[in-house]
Amino acid sequence: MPGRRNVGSPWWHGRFRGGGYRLTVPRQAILNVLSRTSRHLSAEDIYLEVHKVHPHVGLTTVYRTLELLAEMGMIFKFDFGDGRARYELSEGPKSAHHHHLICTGCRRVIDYSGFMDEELEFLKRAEKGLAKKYDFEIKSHLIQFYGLCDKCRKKKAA
Amino acid sequence: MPGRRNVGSPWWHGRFRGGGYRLTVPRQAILNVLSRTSRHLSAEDIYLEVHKVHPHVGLTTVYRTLELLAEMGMIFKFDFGDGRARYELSEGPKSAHHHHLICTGCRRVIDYSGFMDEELEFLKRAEKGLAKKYDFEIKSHLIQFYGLCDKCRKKKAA
DNA sequence: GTGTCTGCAAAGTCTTTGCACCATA
DNA sequence: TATGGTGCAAAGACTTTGCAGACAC
Repeated sequence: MPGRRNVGSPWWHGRFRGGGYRLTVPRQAILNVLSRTSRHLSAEDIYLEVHKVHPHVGLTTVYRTLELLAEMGMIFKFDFGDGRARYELSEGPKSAHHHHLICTGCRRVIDYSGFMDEELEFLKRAEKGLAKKYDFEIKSHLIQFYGLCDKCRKKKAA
Repeated sequence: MPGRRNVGSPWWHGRFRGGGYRLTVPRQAILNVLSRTSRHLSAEDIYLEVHKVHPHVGLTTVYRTLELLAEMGMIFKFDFGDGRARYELSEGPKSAHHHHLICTGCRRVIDYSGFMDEELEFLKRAEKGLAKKYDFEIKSHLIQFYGLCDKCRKKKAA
């Protein structure tokens, strides 16, 4: 039944037990917020959203949880150059593998997920080669493109 | 005469005049530091280095200059996840096109420049497709790999 | 019950801004 | 000399830490 989640027992429950971590109310709330959006939320964005339902949850807990989730590999942390970190769930229905296209003029961020065949081919070779050459175990990668969107290009030309 | 720079008139002199900028002592000093290293320097690293020769140059000027240089496209600004930005000259003899391999265990950063043929092919297609699909003018890209180096992998296993 | 987790407040770090003076072109 | 650049100090913004009380398992 695609599009419908098992509300009583989200897919992430098991992840915590395994690592000796506890699945608390704030952690569930934060994961819920992340799993329901496709935007690029900052820690404060998440805090404000969680705060609507759980006013007692503090910003500190949000930061601590995000750090934990990133360490567990459940979320990715991004830097789009505006001085605050952004977070995205690394898996789940809203999180199909994608990358970011960032406008250096207005800081708009576009998600894209095309060209994945070529990318996969390139990454597979690169990761294999890097692992061997530097004795590294590659866990993930980051690809971002920077440029000017149509509006900023026109603004600049004017 | 490779390896030897024209000290009296570095390659970047002309870049400033064109933009209406002035080539001042602090700016030259900062570019000199960047052009002589292959390390990933933070603003403070650069400040300390410049300070050895020009003790009157302040950290503020370093930040302002780095911002300008990044805007001019002469340097790249990186985030390796340790809370401070790192800077690298985008061109010049020490700056052959490369990417970074980051150990999430010890934060060590390795430069690599292999697999460039596959990469170029992938990037060419991606940039062309993205430009068309989103009406973006792609200026640059960022590729980073994350993983565990041999030492951190052994440490973790122990 | 025990070890983890949380909230609050305070501190820490990197980076930016205001302003008067200085220097390049 | 006119405009852009600089240094210092202070402020700003995001993130982390200390600690006592609370909670999941």
